Amino acid sequence: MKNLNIHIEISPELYSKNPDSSELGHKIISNSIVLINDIGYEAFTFKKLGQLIESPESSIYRYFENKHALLVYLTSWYWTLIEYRLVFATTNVVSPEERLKKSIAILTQPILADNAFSYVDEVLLSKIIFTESLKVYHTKSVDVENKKGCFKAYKKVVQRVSNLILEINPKFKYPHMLVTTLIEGTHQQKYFAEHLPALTDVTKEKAFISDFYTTLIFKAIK
Amino acid sequence: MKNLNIHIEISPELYSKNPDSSELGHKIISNSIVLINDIGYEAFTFKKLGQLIESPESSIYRYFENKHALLVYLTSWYWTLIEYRLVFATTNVVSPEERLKKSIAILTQPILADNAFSYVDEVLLSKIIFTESLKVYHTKSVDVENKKGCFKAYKKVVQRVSNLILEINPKFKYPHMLVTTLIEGTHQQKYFAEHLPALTDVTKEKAFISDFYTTLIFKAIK
DNA sequence: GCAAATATAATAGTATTACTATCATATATG
DNA sequence: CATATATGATAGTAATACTATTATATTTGC
Repeated sequence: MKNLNIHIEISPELYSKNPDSSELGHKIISNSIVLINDIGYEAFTFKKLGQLIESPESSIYRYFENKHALLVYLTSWYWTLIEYRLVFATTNVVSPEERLKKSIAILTQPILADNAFSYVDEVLLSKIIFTESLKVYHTKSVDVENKKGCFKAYKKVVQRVSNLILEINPKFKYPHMLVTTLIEGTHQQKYFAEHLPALTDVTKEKAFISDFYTTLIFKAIK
Repeated sequence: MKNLNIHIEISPELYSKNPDSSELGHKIISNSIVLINDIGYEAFTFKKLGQLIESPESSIYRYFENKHALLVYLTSWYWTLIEYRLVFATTNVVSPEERLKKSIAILTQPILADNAFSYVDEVLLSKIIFTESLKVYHTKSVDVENKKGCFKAYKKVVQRVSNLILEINPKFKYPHMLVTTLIEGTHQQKYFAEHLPALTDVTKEKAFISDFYTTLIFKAIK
């Protein structure tokens, strides 16, 4: 995976003007990732981003209708990347249990090293997804956006891991629920560990969330 | 529980002026529940609430600093109610497995009938919690609010069910994670079933979320 | 029964957000 | 070199999330 420099393409419904088609577009994407990480999605505005990249906010609006559309774009980018990682980590692995284990690892651990060939900082992007991704589909406009295909990349990842589960136990009835419980639960628990430790079981070892969900899933599909 | 008409008291840190101390306060609480259900938390404003109850928004600000403080109050009210329900459902039940089962049922099913003795519509409130509760602690101010005790009621519920799990299996390492995975997962899956069915496993039976998590938890603690 | 305290109403005002619109200028393309 | 396209500079608007002020009720304490 590293240094492979894959190119991620995002479907045209997710932007007004393709940010991957100009330098300003690249600046918008890379700096928005930095800024959202810095001040959080709520405080993030196109005005502040414009000041950071020294362009008027009106220019940013040419690429994205609003900051929510930008977050949807970033999320889609992330899940497309995760799918590449899943494919890469599981090809040529014979045992489906082993493939599931590796997939769970990818879904439960934030990205730690950037491939450094793209204008997208994958480490920072992964952090954003862990803390902000809930806000992508918790809006009044979910249904409209869902029809537009905004969540396709996420759905594909869920489907892929669900298929893996069914390969191990074809009779298991709730593969999708199990996978989304894993993904969303991981994000949630990481947040709790940082802010509301009484709601989780924090230990010194960092991998405890990953461990918890790996065990949970294998017990569930048995 | 029904017709018991318990009185729920909320700690003074959660409001500027106690809404349970005046008629206007009661109107603010009951109508905010209706309005948030109608238009969603994002679109909800004190101005609109003021128009609904025919009072100026400045009067509402005397009770709550902002709409987030109001949501925190409502959430705290809900979890205090849930704790009463948990206690009520499990007293005099000898088997800890049976008590856990009943507790899971309470946590995974929305409230269906109001006790009708309070100015709080519990059915509507339960709906709000299922769809909006994430927004209560996903803010920049979590840490401050956590110190103020805004999430005490939720934590108490989690602790109570965690203790039940430890009663069944004292060696289980992640009781809190399991309980919050259950609670938050339930809310999430219900949302997915309504808006993003590809992320869940929808069937005709309504109880499938409750079934899924009940089985999951008992398998996990074995 | 009346003064004092308190609660609410009525109104106005401010900074920020989330945009939209217009026009000028720079750059690329054919 | 003319034209198209992208960006910059600037202005403006409606809504949101408040704060402040003053007036008018209502309660309460004596």
